[in-house]
Amino acid sequence: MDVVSPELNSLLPDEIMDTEAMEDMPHSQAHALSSGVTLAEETLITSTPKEPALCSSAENQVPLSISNKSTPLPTLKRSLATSTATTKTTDSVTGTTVSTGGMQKLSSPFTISAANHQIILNKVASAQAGEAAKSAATSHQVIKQEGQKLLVRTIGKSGQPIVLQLPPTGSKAAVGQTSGDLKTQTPQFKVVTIGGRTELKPLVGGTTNQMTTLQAQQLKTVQNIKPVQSVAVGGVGGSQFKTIIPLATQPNVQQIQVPGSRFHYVRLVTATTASSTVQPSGPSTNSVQTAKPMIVSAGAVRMSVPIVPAQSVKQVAPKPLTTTAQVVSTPQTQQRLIMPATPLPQIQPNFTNLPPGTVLAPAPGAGNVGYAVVPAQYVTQLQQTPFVTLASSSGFQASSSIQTQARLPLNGVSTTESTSRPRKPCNCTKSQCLKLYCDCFANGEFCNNCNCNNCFNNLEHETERLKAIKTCLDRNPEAFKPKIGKGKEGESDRRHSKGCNCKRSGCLKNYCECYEAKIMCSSICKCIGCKNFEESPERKTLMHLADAAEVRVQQQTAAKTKLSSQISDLLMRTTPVIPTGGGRLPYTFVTKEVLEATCECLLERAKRSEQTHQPQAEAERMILEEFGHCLMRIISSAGKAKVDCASINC
DNA sequence: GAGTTTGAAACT
DNA sequence: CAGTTTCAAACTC
Repeated sequence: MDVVSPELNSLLPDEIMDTEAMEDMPHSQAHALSSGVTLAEETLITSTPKEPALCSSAENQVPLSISNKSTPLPTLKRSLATSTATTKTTDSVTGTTVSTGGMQKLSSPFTISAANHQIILNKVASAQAGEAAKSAATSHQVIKQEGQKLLVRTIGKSGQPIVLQLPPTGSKAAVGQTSGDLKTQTPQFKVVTIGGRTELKPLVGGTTNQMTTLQAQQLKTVQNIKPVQSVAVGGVGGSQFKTIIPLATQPNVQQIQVPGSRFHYVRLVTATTASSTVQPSGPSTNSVQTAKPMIVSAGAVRMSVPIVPAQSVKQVAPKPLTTTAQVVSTPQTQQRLIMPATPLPQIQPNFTNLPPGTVLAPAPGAGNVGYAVVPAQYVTQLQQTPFVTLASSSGFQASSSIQTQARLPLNGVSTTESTSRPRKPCNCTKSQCLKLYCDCFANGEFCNNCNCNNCFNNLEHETERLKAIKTCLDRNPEAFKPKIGKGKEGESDRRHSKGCNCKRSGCLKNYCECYEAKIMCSSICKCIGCKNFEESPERKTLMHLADAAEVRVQQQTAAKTKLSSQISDLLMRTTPVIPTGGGRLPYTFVTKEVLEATCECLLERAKRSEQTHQPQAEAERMILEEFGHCLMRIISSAGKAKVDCASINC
């Protein structure tokens, strides 16, 4: 089973799983989060090549070691890290490493038992585990699948079980005690919440399968929103972080809003549906079938919830039988764990410094690809143009249903303000649009309708683009962060994060990044001869001139529009009388050109009045007089035309 | 539109 | 980190 390109995985932004904000969260809150965490349809997990995840048959367990790096684990993940080694079955195998996509790894080997429907998450030592180890002795995580339910039970502080709803397995793994549950299929959750609080916490403890009324309603609500998938990423409790993602559509495109980032992410996941790929037991017979979706309630393992059509398995680049990827899935569900067959990347960029769109789509020659992360702007582009590259190279289809969303405030600046402006096309010729010289690239955008030559800033050159992003980040981890941020605490003004270095422009031309951003230079600027400060007379003059020019343009535009509207309205309502014939003129004589010419005349008259400093009353009189002349000419022309027309019997 | 100026980014 | 080169945008004519 093809899964996630490791290189691409490695570039996934931390924000997707950034739960630092949750680190300080009370345990109970963390629990609330955990209960809402992922599990939706699929949970994406990648594995290292050396220790492949083992295919889980009905009788076998799949031990998975989730390694944890220094990044604090979020909620569930964190709790996983604190769990003690647990062995639930005798035939468990250990040692398989499953990383969570490069950016976050859990160090908790856990065992998945399809036979008894348990996933046992074992703790391994990790950097963070030290502190957690104190409570480890009393805490462990068991993800237990009871028929349709996947129970994540935390035995520790709260002891609250977390039930992750899963569809019935349908396989022979169904044990007696859960057979009843199988008949009453519970719906799948489609709400994925990572980092955000969710009230969706249907607790179905091991001793009770009852849900409160509220929980039932919540669950129902979730069912009702099935057509879309709501993904909350990062942050705590903000619905602002939610993204509505169309579900069950062909494109397999998920849009993810990363808080604090200007980027929207679209994750494209190619995976198999359970029904088409499930291998209840026995050896695999072909490469495609080898990839077995496996339901793993990985919780916060990764904010990757593939939405996969049934046919997509055929579109995935098949892996040979020797592949290490193992995807096991229960039937009749789209929930699965997707583990990569490819090695995890060695590079671990700082994901807090988000690259300008990390595309994990199968770029030509890029090898296995599981999903794509693209900048928000490209989401919009996707709406407008066919997703040709993806569609052609991976079988993905263009999505016309991807929803853009309101953007989050960025550094105190309305993103609407900062991003809604029409982007200027770049004109790069030598940089291939893969260096920060290119505004598109620097802004995390794909080139679109640009005038650049030899452009690599597109999905077709994703490999190169990713490399360039990494290079930039290596050079400057903050390369893709906005340059205009907020000033020091207490300062309301924005300021350039690095300051400018102007020498000749006096910081009063657009060469200066501060001036261009309409902010004043600050103490961190190294400019020479700066005139871009509050009291600068040159700056004030410039500002006044600019303001005056802008006002004039606005006034002229408004006046033109108003006049045009009034004339149009007047001419439409009053059907002029033809002086010669007495008949009525058809409206067709009042063409757009006639209207525009009339407006021009009136504006010219107004301008002349202004130049000669005439009083307003006089100016108005002149304009009205001009308007009368215009009308007369129109009527005259119309009458003449009608006579001419009649004479030729038209 | 061509040529020049400018300063950020990239390179050494 | 400093000096130099490269680059593309801003600007001028």
